[in-house]
Parts: sequence; structure tokens; C-alpha cells
Amino acid sequence: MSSTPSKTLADNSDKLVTTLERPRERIVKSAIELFRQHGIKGIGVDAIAEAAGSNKMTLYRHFGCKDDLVCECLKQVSSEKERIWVDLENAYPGDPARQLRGWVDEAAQRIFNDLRGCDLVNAAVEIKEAGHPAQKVIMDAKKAHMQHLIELCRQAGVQQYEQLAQALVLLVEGARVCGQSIGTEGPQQRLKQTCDALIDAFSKH
Amino acid sequence: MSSTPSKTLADNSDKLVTTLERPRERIVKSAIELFRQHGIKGIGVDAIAEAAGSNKMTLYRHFGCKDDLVCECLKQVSSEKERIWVDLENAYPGDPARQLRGWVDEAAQRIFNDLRGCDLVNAAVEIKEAGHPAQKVIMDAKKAHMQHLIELCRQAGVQQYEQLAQALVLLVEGARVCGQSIGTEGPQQRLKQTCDALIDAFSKH
DNA sequence: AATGTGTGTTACCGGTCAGTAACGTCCCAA
DNA sequence: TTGGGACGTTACTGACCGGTAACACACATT
Repeated sequence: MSSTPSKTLADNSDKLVTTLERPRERIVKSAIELFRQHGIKGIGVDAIAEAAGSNKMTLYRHFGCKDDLVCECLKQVSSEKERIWVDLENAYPGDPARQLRGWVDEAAQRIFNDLRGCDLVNAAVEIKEAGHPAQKVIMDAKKAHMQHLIELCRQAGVQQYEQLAQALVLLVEGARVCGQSIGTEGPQQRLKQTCDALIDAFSKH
Repeated sequence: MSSTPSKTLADNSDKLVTTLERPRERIVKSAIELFRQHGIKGIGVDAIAEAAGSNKMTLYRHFGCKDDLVCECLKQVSSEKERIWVDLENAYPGDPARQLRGWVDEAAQRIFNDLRGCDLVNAAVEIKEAGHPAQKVIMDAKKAHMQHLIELCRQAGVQQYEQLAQALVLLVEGARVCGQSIGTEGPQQRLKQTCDALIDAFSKH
């Protein structure tokens, strides 16, 4: 099947990671990148360990099984995503309305520059087994992000702040996924314009 | 016309698929369902053939490789999706505005009843290999659906019909994907309300 | 009766995968 | 100096996977 990763998959002639970090960090970093490139089921632990300049045994000493590694990667990804809230506060201190626009800008920018979608959503699509530990990680992260955005809309003085936040999340998630399925010519091109118009409409009353 | 339910009663009715159809149709039908349940990479051709009450050899006589079967499934799924346009025309003949609302209703209903998302998008998430034949199938189907919706918005008398159609697709695709990652409590709960408000806003000017 | 087509059965191939065992190495701290 | 912890190397297991070969059978047409 053409989905089989080629042999040069984890060609570490140029390692994905610096050797300055410990193997654990290198493994997680490599795993995140390789999961992004090939999907969770599309890459093996051996290739991950090799790309990290390590080996399978060390990987399994740090993570009991592949699922644990997946969870750790998703946790790290989501905690990196959470950094946007402090970044926005630093960029526009005390101005939640501008921060909200900034959130849209950031999302639109990312979607434009990377058509691979959201790591958490992609993992949720791939992992269908009921009760898989990664599902809770994904759900918690998405709910937390949703709550943060609701709070930001509230602080921005929007009366129907919850509705606005939910609509914005739908638009952004939809844009990410359209980029993946349709490609560059999808309806996500006008994401920023649509979001801005929506914020305007909600800010009037 | 009274065809006799004659002699051929090999009857293995324990299978999940009716034996009335030929193996090819049974295989495609089983594959669609199993891909939905386990993902494309999560199920093997052997299990598909068995669920279809057939076997791997027959599967490979009809489909040269697993990728071909995947493409056939996606084509069938997308052609079933295309049926919505004639269904809408039949439900609200000559009333594109009502048809547009009907499209939203249908999407919201499906998302509410099934959290497994869109088969085409799920396949696009799983299949990352550049040039994989399924990607063209997915892209063509999504673009065609997008064009149909744009045309419907235009016929509904919306001036900025393209913008509206694109925003609606973003909302719906986002809702589907939020159902998968967040679960029942996601922002997709208010999808219909949001879409209706958007259509109202675009219909005024 | 002969033939061909579609199908089922069994067995096999080479490859990949997650995960483990056993052993060797290096470095740091006591 | 010694001991231990972290890491690397090799080899292995058992399962699964996509795909193929060879053969048998059922049936419809002629």
C-alpha cells in the first residue's frame, strides 16, 4: 500500500533534534513532528526513536507504551497552544477586544501557513477506540481553549459572548479542516474577513 | 416479473450484509462501515472481506489494491452526499431560500446524530502521502459540494452569495470536527442557530 | 457435455509493528 | 574505586498486514 512510510522516513543524517536535550525531550519532539507528517498510526516507535537520535529501548523506558507517548505529545501540544493567551495579553495588555482580533489573526495566519490542521483534531480523527486515554487529553484541551475564548469574548464586552466564541471556534476549526481536505483554494481563505464581520455584528448590540 | 426465489440458497445469513447483492457491492458497503468505525489504516482488507461475507481473493479481483477500494468507497460516499441537492429540490421545489435552510437543517441533524464526522474529511486527515489517489477524490467532492452551495445561495437571492456559502461550510465543517474532538458538549450545539442568523444577516442587504 | 466466468478456500510471502530480554557502555556521585 | 543509574545495541517474539498463487467449485451459456 502506498501509505507505507518510505525507508528514508527517519533519515537522521540531519536529526530533527539537538543532542543538547535529554532523550525524553528529543523523543517527544520527534514524535510530535512525525505524528504530524505521517499520522499516529502511520509511524512506528522505531522510526520515532531513531529520528530522536535514540532507540526503542530508551523510548520504552520513558513511556510504557506507544499510547502513553501519544498522550504526552498531545499534552505538550495543547500546553503550547495555551501559550497564546499570555502572548495576547502581552501584545495588547488590558485590551480584550484587540486580543480577540489578535486571536483570529493568529488562527488565520497559522491556517494559511500550514495546511496540516490541528494536531488534537487529527489525533481525535485517528483514534476511534472508545476509552483511549488520548481522547480525554484532547477533550480537556479543547474544552479549556473554548472556555478561554468565551472568557475573552466576555471581557471584550460582547453581550452574547458565549455565542460569539462558539461561532468563532466553529469557523476556525472548519477552516483548518477545509485546508486539509480541499487544499489552498478552500473557503478558509476568507476566514479572517468572516470572523471580523462576525465580531463586528456581535459587538453592536 | 414474478421472479422465483429459486434454487440458489447458499444462504449465509449470519453476515452483516445481505447476500442479495454481488460481492463487489457487499465489499464496498462493508468497507465504508468499517472505515467509519476503525479508520482506513485501522482495519485490514481481510476483515473487510469477511464482514462482507466474502474473502480477500475476491476483494483483490475487484480492487487491485486497498487504495483502490478506499477510492471507490470515497466516491460512493460522495455520490450519496450529492443526493442532498435533488432531495432539497424535491422537498422545496423552486424555493432556493427554503432549500438553503433545509441544507442547514440536514447538516445540523446529521452532526447531532452522528459524532463520527465526515468520511471524506476523516480520510483526508488519515491519508497524508502526497499524490495519494484518494486525495483527488476528496478534493473534487468537496469542491463540487462547495460549488453547489454557492449556486444555491446565489439562487436564494443573496448578494454576497459566495461569502455566505463559504461561511456556512466553515461552520458546518467546524461543527462536525468539534463533535469528534470535544464530544456532545461542543460548540456545534448551536450550529443551526448560528447558521440561520448568518443567513438572515446576508439576506438583508 | 464442454467451456468460461465468478467465486471460495487454503496456504504462503515479505514486511512492519509494538513490545521485551539480555547485555554492554558511559558517566557521575559517594 | 566502586556502584548505580541512564542510555545504547542487538536480537528476538508474536501478531498483523497487504498481496499473491494454486486449486476447487458452482453455475450459466452454448
